[in-house]
Amino acid sequence: MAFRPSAEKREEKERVRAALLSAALRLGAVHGFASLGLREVSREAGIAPTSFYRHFADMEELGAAIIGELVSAVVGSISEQVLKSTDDAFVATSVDAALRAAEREPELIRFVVAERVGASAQLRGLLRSELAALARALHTACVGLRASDLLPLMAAESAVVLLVDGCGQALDTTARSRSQLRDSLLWGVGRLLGA
Amino acid sequence: MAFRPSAEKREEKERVRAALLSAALRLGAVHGFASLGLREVSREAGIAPTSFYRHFADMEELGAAIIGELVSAVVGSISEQVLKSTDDAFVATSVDAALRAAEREPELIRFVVAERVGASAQLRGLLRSELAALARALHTACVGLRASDLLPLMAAESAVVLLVDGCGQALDTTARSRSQLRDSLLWGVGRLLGA
DNA sequence: TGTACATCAGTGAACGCGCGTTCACTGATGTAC
DNA sequence: TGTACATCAGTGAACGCGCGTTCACTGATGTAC
Repeated sequence: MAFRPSAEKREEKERVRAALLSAALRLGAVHGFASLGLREVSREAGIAPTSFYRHFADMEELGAAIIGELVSAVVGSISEQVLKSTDDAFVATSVDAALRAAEREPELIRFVVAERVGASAQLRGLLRSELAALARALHTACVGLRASDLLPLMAAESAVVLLVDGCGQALDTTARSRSQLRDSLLWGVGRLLGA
Repeated sequence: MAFRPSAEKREEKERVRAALLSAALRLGAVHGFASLGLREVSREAGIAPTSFYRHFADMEELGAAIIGELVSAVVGSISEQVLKSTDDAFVATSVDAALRAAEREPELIRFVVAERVGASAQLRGLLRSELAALARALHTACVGLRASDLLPLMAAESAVVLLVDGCGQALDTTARSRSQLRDSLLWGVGRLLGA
C-alpha cells in the first residue's frame, strides 16, 4: 500500500518549504534573486544545505514555485478586485490594488519586476503567463462596461506594463512620491484604456 | 613633469577596456549581468584576471561604464532622431528607432532592460537618468509640434516605459511577431502622447 | 498485538572548483638633467 | 647625447572562501502480515 505521511508530517514539510520561499524573497530583495545560492537560502531558512534538495532540484525550481504559489495569488487577487469594481472605477481599482501589493509585499513585487526581464527564460515565461491573466481581467472589466470589444487586448497588456513598472518605482521610495506615482499611473492606464 | 603615455599606448589601453565592456555584454546576454564574475569577463576579454583592476575597481564600475559610454550613445541617437523627426511622425520615429536599436545591439538592450530593475541601486539610478533624457526629448518633440506644453512630462515617461519594455519583448523572438509588437507600441505610445 | 520492513525529511563530512583579491615582478616607455 | 629614475598595463603564483553536489547515515513514522 502507498506510503502516507501523517497530516502533521506533511504540514511540517510544507512549513520548511514556505520558509525556503520566504528566505529567497528576503535575500533576493537585498542583492537580487539571480545571484542567490542554494546554501545561502538554506542557511537563512534554518536548514542544512543538503536538505534543500528534499524540496527543490535547484534555485530555478524554487523561483518557479514562488511564481506558481505566491505571485499567482497576488495577481489573482488584483484581477478579482478589478473584475468586481463597479462602474468605470476599474482603472483606479487596478492602480490602487497594484500599489497596495507593492506596499504589502515589496519583496515579492521586487522579484516579479526583476525576473520578468531576468536571465531565466523559464521564469520570464511563467511571469508572462501570470501577467497575461491580469491583462485579460483588465480587458474584460473594460469592454464589459461599454458593451463593446473594440478596445484591443494589447491596450490592456500595455496597461499592465505600466502597472508593473509603477510597482517597481514604488519600491524605490526616493524615486517619486507615492501620490505623484499614483497620479501618473491613473493618467497612463486611464489613457490606454480610454476611460 | 606629468607622465604622458603615447597616443599608441592610450589607444591600446582603450582597446582592452572596450574588450572588457563587450565581453561583459556578450556573457551577460547569456546568463545575466548580475551573475557575472570579474574572472569570467577577463577570460572572455583575453586578459589575466589581475589586469581587470587596471581598468575597473569591480563589476559595478564596469556596469557604470557600459551605461555612461554605450547606453548613453544609443539613447542619445534615439533622442536625436526623435527631435529631428518632421511633423507628427515622432511617435513612429521613436518606436522604430527603439526597435532598430534592439535589433542592432540586442546585448546592450538586454542589459538596459534588466539592469533598469536590477539589484544595483547605482546602475538603476544611472539608467533612470539616461531614460529621463529620452523622455524629455519625446516631450519636447510632442509639445513643440502643437505649440503647447499641456501634455504632462509623465506622459512621455510612461511612453518610455512602454518603449523599453517593447525592446525587451523584441529580444524574446518567440513572444510576439515583430509587426504585432510594432503595432502595439505605435498604438500605446500614440495614445499616451495624444497623437 | 508484535515484528520486520519501507519511506522519507533532515544531516555532517567530504569533494573539487571557481571566485575575488594580494603581491611582487616584468618590460616598455616617458621624464629629468 | 647618455643615464638614472618614474610610471603603468599586464602577469603568474598564491591565499582563503563559499559554492553545488555526493554520500551514507539517523530517526521518526507508516505499512504488511
